Amino acid sequence: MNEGVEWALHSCLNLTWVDDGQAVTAAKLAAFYELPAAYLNKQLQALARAGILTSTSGPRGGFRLARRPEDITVMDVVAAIEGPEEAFRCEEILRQGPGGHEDVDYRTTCVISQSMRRAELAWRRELSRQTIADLKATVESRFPYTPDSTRSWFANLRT
Amino acid sequence: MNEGVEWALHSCLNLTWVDDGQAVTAAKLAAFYELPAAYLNKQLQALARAGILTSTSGPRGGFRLARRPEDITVMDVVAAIEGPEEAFRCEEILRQGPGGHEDVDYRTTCVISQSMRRAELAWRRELSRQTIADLKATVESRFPYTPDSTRSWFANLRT
DNA sequence: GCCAAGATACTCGGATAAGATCTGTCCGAGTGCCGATGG
DNA sequence: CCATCGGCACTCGGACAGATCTTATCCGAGTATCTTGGC
Repeated sequence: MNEGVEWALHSCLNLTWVDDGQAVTAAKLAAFYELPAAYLNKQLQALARAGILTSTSGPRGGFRLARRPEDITVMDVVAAIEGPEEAFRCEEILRQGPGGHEDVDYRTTCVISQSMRRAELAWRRELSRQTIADLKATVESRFPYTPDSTRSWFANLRT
Repeated sequence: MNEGVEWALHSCLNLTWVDDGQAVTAAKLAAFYELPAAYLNKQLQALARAGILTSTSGPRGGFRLARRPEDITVMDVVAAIEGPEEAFRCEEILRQGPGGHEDVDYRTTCVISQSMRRAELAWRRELSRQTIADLKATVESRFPYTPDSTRSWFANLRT
């Protein structure tokens, strides 16, 4: 799984703590965790394409959340970075085997494909259950100072 | 996810249908689905290292199941091919952030890491629930002729 | 003092390399089988 | 006829390339801001 998933999730969470309507540049989001700025920018572009963030060019530009945190699931972010296709992609090798038919959809009939798909659905369901707002609430209950310290860090950025 | 996972699962299933004590060569298992023999061999080696198969060199050699199908879970096969480490590997970028501590294990405290881990556990649990014997039973109930036709295919291999 | 036009600095966005992993291939080491050979 | 020994064909196992994806970097297009000049 892409490293960018972790970066994207943390960046989305950080974006929930900046002042509303305030865009944050990829450079600032990257500096927060000392990440390569240009590469993080690439990941944020993917989030923008997926409709999770909105991007603004020019001075005072940057990224901000496109929807409310309650409406962004962890699955949305993962899918935006990793792509929509499943991790296990059934190549339907049964078709090449003896007795394989050309017109059968082995993605649905093959027992192995079904088993893998069932597991992946459980994974997706678990990721869809949690929203960015849930993560935010959990962090705030455990570390109450985080919102203020994060906001102020992005407000007066050092270096 | 590796293509080899699909190959390995199908091969394990096929091995449940050959006569007991009969070793099957990688070449035969590959020919069944028209797969590249040498590469499938590589995957089967991984299964052997994981203790799922036993391998025998020389004439009349090949691979056979090391344990009963009831004792081989789908997760075992996936882990043997993909490796034991998790798909989402938390790099603990919180440590690089402001307020990050050197001696904190963010793999367990970070909310994002927890969320991803929970989803992955659901995936693993689902894969561990199913054994090769379960797959075998399902196939046999849906396609009763499969065991015989598969066994005979491996017995008198054409081409 | 106010407005407008131009220059400017800033930011995203995509095009472009470097590295790592997956996919595929090849040949050598080891092993059991088969036949020849001698008793 | 039987046992033994040597050659041999077969199979796995790991070493060796090619392809694809991930990671990282750089520069150009567009834009809001600021400056400067004119009225």
